[in-house]
Amino acid sequence: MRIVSWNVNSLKPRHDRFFRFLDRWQPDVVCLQETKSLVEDLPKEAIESAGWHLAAVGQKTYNGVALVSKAPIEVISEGLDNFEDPQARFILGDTGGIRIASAYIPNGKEVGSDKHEYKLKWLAAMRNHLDRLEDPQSDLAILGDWNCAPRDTDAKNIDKWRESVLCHDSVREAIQHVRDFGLIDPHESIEAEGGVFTWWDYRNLGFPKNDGLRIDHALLSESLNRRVTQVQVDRDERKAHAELDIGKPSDHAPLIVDLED
DNA sequence: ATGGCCATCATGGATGGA
Repeated sequence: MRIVSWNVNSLKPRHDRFFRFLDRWQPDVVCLQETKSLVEDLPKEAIESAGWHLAAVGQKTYNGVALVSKAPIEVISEGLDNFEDPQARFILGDTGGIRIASAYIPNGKEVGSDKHEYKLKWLAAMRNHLDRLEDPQSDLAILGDWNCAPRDTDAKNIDKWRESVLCHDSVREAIQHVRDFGLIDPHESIEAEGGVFTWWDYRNLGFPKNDGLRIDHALLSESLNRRVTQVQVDRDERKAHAELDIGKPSDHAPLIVDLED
């Protein structure tokens, strides 16, 4: 089983790349973030014609998450339990025999800002949601853009980011609290030394210099983590590929996790 | 060898992203 997390930075300008990705990788489930689209404006028919199902929450301009799966999807939660949130950042469903979420954790902008506070509250609400409604002994996966580089080696230039809201201790602790529910990041053992990134700034030659961060993670319950055979980052998808006429890349590359069936 | 912001809403330029 192949599951994917990809922040597309709006699906509309990524349309051709997204369908090319489905064709190239044949994923069982793709968790999309930042679709920046109302659900009714997503290319549902094209996704279904290609052989996948779609479940999504959305809004105009900002946020928006989706599950795209080879198997039918039963939606379990749209948003976090007991947390009033006008922003479309979480969808959880059952598909292909596992329970899987696509999550877009708030960026937080600046340490000490209102958005930083919202980020911490959002992560606390995710832990509450899991405590109330989910079972760490089940086959559970939460994939997404966590807007956090958990280890210093998850940034090319940690000195540049150490005090940022992506590396701040408060955020790392909030992420750890979610993990302490019983979720494991297989990428951290497979790439134990770090230096593997999923996001590169559009500015200042971020990608050519590999000046990146690892902020997209697949967190798995223990039973799913035991089945992991491979974790990959599709860096090719971050390239411009001007000759292919498929549009510009997202600033995030897809994260691909393979599980034994 | 990947290349010097991008997407949105709107039509100029602000806002958010990370």
